Formats: sequence, structure tokens, C-alpha cells
Amino acid sequence: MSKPPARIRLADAAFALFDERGYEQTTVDDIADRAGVGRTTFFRHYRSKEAVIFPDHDRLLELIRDRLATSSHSTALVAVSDAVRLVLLHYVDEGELARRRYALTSKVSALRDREIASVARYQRLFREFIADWMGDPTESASLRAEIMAAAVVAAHNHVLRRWLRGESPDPVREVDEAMSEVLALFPAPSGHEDGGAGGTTVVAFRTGQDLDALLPSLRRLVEGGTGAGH
Amino acid sequence: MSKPPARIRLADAAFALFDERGYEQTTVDDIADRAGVGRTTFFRHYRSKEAVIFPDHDRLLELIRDRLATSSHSTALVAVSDAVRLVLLHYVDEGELARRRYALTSKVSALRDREIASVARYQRLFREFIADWMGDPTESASLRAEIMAAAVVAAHNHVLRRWLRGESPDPVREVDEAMSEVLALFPAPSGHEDGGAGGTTVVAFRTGQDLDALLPSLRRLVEGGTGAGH
DNA sequence: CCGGGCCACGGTATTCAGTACCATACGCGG
DNA sequence: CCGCGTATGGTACTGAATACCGTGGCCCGG
Repeated sequence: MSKPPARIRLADAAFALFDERGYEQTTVDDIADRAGVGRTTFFRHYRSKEAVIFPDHDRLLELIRDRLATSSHSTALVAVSDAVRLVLLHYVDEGELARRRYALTSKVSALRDREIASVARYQRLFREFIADWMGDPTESASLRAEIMAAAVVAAHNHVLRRWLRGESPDPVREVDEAMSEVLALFPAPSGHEDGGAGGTTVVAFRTGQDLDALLPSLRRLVEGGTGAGH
Repeated sequence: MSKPPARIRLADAAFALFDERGYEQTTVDDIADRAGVGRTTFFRHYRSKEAVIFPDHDRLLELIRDRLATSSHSTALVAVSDAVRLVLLHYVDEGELARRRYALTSKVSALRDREIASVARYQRLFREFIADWMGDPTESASLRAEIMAAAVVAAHNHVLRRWLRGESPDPVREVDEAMSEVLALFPAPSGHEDGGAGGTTVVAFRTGQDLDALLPSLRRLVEGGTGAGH
């Protein structure tokens, strides 16, 4: 009844107006007016007109960074898969909101460009992480890290966009399969190979994640025979 | 003695001022003033303040499109390599100008974002081309096309940035090697395999390019045994 | 009940990018 | 000399983004 906080009202008003009149045809004043706040308040909550569409990219970056940080050499690829799944789940959780955003970014090139720039920041995180993981400071390893990061992000985006278009009933399964396919492209680095052929490697570790969220990775590691080997 | 055309004077003035005061600290008026023209003239030659740094991305896009268009199914991967080399050569030909631009994009996030958006457009071209080439309309092929395009572009960017930083004495060789590495990651699609084992496939075609520019691709096709096979 | 600090908010003014419109000068063929 | 196209300059306007200031609520110790 009363009112949700200004931040929410502003976002609601923005999406509504963008739907009605289009992005360029909507001024920040319009948004502030409909939200019942002053123009100043808008910019207090969102750095720019575009930012109202992409509220929490920074938080998402932190999420990825954290997930990657909690990994050892042998669990690096699992961490990558997990981080990718994390991002996907974030959007899936947004539900209809993510789809409205997608509709906007599909039409307005300024927004599409901004989205792409954000994705590039994810990619950078992955690139740096993978390069560290490889250890090898040679130019060839650096190139491979870059390619691998690009492939990882491309796979994620592909599945995400499919879900956004309503073409994917089970995006989590799809992204796990896609990641499996991507990681299979790249042979494992120097790493100490565990034992010989056959058998199962058990890795014990502690994480803040739900077991459910981890299961797909575990299953893939055990069944797929991939994740490290070729 | 007289004066170079306004377009050039504007670009010179812009780069000079960006070096002196920085990008944000330079207004379009400043640039126009130093170039000795009116503010209107600036916007007649460049759509925006950022565009003065990236004059010919559209032309570059056309270049890629054209090169990809002049290819058959069996020469598709050569076309991709060529197109990538084309882009790299474009920047290398710019020489110091490209390096000044790189210095700017490294410091100013707005410019970096725009650069990234441009690269995404190249990537899209490659993605569509590769998807067409694969023919296969299944979701799995579509994913692979996306990953492949991302890998191709990542390889290019990697080499380009190395050259921009002065770390690559022979970027063309490097990019050819990088492309070779990338394409080797992906098994060939359905395509009709030519003959059996051994032998050499000769493909005759006509192109507007210098033979020198094509040689590396040819050599790779003959020697590497890759470009299609695994 | 009362100051005092904190904080969210609103309003005003300013800068600057980008667009629209109009006026002018130059070159060139009729 | 006239007509025409083109490059240019100037002026004015919209709108995003920033800076600054004032104000009203709200909590808290007195």
C-alpha cells in the first residue's frame, strides 16, 4: 500500500516508460516524475540513465571473483563452471525482469553496447584467473588463456540468450553441457596427473554454496571423464 | 603549406588535446577551435566526440564482410584467417596512430567500452559466417559457431594488443600462428573430405589481395595439415 | 522537551554532447 | 550574371550529468 523504496519505484517507472515510449523517448525527468521523486534522487540511486537497467553488474562481478578465489589448482575448472552457472542463475532468478531488459538491449544499441562492455569485464576476470591457473607465463599460454576465457563467456552468453528468448526450458543443464564442451576443447595444463587410468578422484573442500548448486559439476567430473582430461 | 582538409586537422587537434589534457578535460569546442573550424563542422565529419578516435570501424566491417563473402565452403577457414589478418594489417598500417589510440582506450573507460562494442560487431560477423558455413542448424552447431567466433576474435585481439604494446616484432606471423592454433581446436564439420590420406589439395580462386598476404594461409594449409582436419 | 548531527531528498544552476535550423561563402557551369 | 550544390559557421535547443545548497525528517543523548 504505502510505497516501496525510491530505488525500486524508479526502476519500475523506468521499465514502464521504456516499454511505453521507448528508451530514447524517455527522459530522466519523466522517470523521476512517475516515481514521484526529484531528478536529483534518480541520479543518487543510479549513476546514469542506462544504469537503471543494469543495476548490479558490480555485485555480479564480485560474485564471480569470490567464487574463483575459493579454488585450488585442481578445482580451477570446476570453479570456472560454477562461476558461469552462478551468473546464469542470477539472470534466471530475475525472471521476467531479465527478459524485459533483453528486449530493451535488443532494440537500443546504446544499451546493447553497455551490456557488451559488462560482459567484457566478466571475460577479463576469467582470463586473468585462467592465466594464473596455467602458471606458465609464456606468450603461448597467455594466448590460450585468452581464447579459453572467450570461449567460456561465449558459451555462457549463448545459453543465456537462448533462455532469454524462451528457447531453453532447462538453462542450467544446457550451460553445464556447454561448459563441458568448451573445457573439452582445451587439454589440461602441466598439472600433476592423479594416479593412472580408471578410478575416481575424490576432492574434499568446503564452500558456501548449496550442494544442489554443486551437483552438476560433480556429476560431470565423475561421469564425463572431462573437466581436465581429453 | 596551406592546410590539410578539415577532417584531418580535426583528428590531429583531437589527439593532441587528448594527450595534453586528457579526454574528459577536452571539449568538442576545444578541438574545433584548435582545428580552426566551427563546432558544427566537427560533427559534420565525426558523429561524436568518441568517433574522432575510431574513424573507420564501418569500413573495416565492410572489409571483413567482403572477404568472407568471397569464399566457398572449402575455403571458409582460409577466409576467416584472411579476414582476421586484414583487420590486423589495418591497425599495423596505422602505425603510431593505432598506438596512441590504444593509450587512450587504456586510460578512458568510455573509449574502452566503445572499442569493445566495435569488436563485438566483428565477432558477430564471424559468428554468422561460421554458422552458415557449418550449415547444421542444430543448437549444438550454433553453440560451436559462437565459441569458434569468440576464439577467433580473442586470438586476433591478443596478437593485436601485443603489437600495440610493442611486444610483437612480427604480428602477422603471430596472428597466423594463433589462428592456426585456434582452428586446430575445432574439428571440421560434415564437409566432403577431399580424396583420402596424403596428397595435396589445390584450390584455384581469384582475389583482390596481394599474393604476399595470402601466402601464410596457403603455407599453413599445405604444411600444417590443419585448417580443416584434426 | 530540546538541540545537534546525520541522511535522504528536492531545487537550481552549470557544463557539455548532440541535433536542428538557417545563413553565408565558394566554386562552377550555363 | 544567375542558379545550384556543397562546405561551412552561428545560434538555439534538448537532455544527460554534475555541483551545490537548503530543508525536513529522525534518532539520540541530554
